[in-house]
Amino acid sequence: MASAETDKPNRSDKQDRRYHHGDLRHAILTAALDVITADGPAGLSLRDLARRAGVSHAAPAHHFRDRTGLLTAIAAEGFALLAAALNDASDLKDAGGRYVRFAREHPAHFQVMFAPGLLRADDLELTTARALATDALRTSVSGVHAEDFGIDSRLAGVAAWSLAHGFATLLLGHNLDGPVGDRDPEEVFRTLATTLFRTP
Amino acid sequence: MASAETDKPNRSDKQDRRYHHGDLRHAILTAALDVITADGPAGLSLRDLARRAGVSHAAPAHHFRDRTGLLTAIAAEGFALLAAALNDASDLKDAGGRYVRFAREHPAHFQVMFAPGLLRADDLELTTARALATDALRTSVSGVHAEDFGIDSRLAGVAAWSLAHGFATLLLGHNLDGPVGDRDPEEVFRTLATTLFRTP
DNA sequence: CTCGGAACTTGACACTGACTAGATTGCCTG
DNA sequence: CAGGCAATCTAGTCAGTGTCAAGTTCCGAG
Repeated sequence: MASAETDKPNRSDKQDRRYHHGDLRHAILTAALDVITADGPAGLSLRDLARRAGVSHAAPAHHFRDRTGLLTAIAAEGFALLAAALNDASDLKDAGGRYVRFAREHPAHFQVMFAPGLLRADDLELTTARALATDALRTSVSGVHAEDFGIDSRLAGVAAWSLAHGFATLLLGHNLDGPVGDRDPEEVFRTLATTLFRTP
Repeated sequence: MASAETDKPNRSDKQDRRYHHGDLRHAILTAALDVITADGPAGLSLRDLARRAGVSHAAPAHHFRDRTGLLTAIAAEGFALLAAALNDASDLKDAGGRYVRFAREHPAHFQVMFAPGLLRADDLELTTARALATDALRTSVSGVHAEDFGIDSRLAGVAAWSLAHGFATLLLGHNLDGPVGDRDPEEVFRTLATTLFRTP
């Protein structure tokens, strides 16, 4: 009850609720990631995030226009993180391993990044971040000598991306719990990639 | 104004609105598939589906308990369709091709099937249908001589499933529009699968 | 014929996203 | 050291949604 020092007594039902949260944008982003990791993007509610941050229900809208805006920001951040993770990959299977690791370390980002229906497709920050990540992917693939496989290099890239993306997606959906068991998923993936992408 | 023959005048604001729709469950399912195909599962509203069927807002709940129930039913139907599509696949790359074709022909089902956060995981109909599809997948993979690749057959199955699933997912998300161009995606996939899964 | 249960309606409640106007704050300029 | 201004946050409102409980209509078995 006895509030020690009501520096500004606008409302102290939460311990130190100042008018300006300080870093609301960041607080909401991380809270959103928690919720998405637990319940998926469907369970996300701006009002709930506001409550968690101890802030009024309309406050989030000032940082992210809408729900779609919030998810778009998360996706953009995800693509930036992915690009960074892929940046200095040594070779193809290393890049794939990093892709899988990224999905495991940032499951919320990963889900949102590939849920186009939830995003504002024409958002500038999003499209540039995505382009950056795509570039990183492309350079990772450029090391593979596609002619060894009898297909052009773009198709080799599609194959590699499909393999990594499918593995990561199925993994996050707990569809590989049986086969992978308690081995390190990233290691399992490297084995697969090495086997499939060895030169004939 | 002059309603021709008010066979049962409960309400004739729609031409022939009878009290019993006749096949509401089916009508709602197909309408839901349309909506999901267009806007994704996020854009799905039970009330909207009810309106489309010309039925009161709470009617859908009688056939599918809730929104989750509806999506679960769609997922179960999807796994059954997938199992049927995979049933008489001749070999591995044929199965993969069928997997990709299934995703293209039933995009709504495919999306919902792999969105665990939206489904009732313990639903009986769903789990049995999924088991059926998993079996069909497993038998498709059993033809590959895994020892040729130096990995055990379960891992070969994981590799094949990952490749097909990743390709299908990226395709539906329009992430492969560039590389695939206007070629038949299914054919492109068969090329990839043949290349990666050839015996050394 | 009737009567029981299935199919659907009606009404209500709590919750959500979105929008608006206004209050508060802290910083930056002069 | 003011004082103003823009960013930040509050408060109130509206339409739309899922879900529940209680009615109404209809069909078909007995």
